[in-house]
Amino acid sequence: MKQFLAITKALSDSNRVRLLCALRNGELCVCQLIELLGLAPSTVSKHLSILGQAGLVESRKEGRWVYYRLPDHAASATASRLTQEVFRALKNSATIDADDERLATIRNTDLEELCRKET
Amino acid sequence: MKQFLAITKALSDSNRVRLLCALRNGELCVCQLIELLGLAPSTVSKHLSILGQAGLVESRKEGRWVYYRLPDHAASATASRLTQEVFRALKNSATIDADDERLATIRNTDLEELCRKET
DNA sequence: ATTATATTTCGTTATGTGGCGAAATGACGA
DNA sequence: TCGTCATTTCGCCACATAACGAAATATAAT
Repeated sequence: MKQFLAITKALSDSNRVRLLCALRNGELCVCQLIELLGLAPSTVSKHLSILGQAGLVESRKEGRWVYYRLPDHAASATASRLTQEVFRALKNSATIDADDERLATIRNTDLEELCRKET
Repeated sequence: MKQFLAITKALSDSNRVRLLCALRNGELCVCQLIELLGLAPSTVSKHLSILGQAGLVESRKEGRWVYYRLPDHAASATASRLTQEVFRALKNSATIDADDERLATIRNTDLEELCRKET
């Protein structure tokens, strides 16, 4: 029950849902996710931490950057099933569509350049 | 997105999840749900209202009593799918098992008697 | 070594939410 | 009609949570 609530609580915030959806087409660097949401780095980091606690995302560190992704082989079957339901439910979401558009640009921008822009 | 969040928010509280699970074996009167959770009537009513807003439960009035149930023909496909995931995820939950035990008794108790006991 | 940079952690603040009791609502029974 | 009872609505309080900026951490570059 506790673990299940960690997942539903993680999914009950629009910014976290947007983060999850953003990752459905492959891993992204934190600075790319910051750019997407337009929130303070500390805020985005907290959201990612909550998603991680729930087992909805994983991360790997590469140099200065940290990349987040959906778990490869579902550590939690419940998490992975609910994640799929999120994607299905938001298939026609204007918010997610708009994010996908912006992500196309963000994915094509050099990380060095993207991070500099934030400052 | 807004409707989706209404559902995940509704599912992010343990008492509401317990209510939802309690209804998976058939409709129940509010006073039976109050007895199950052991919370104030106003609190339980609020929880049921939140579940209702999310489309996770429906209600019907019969005399003095109000009965809640899972929606018959899923008004919201997302709601009904997520509800099934809740049941699946909590198949081995100690909390829900205990509730089921208590519900067996509660369902066998006369409503008049049950309501009187609360006072 | 020192500086710069990406991310996280911490402390603070404003808002949201769960809980209760009291009052309002609506339906039954005398 | 009047009172009783089940449920809901309202107002309040305690606590959780999302947001930020500042400080801490860790890595790369000079």
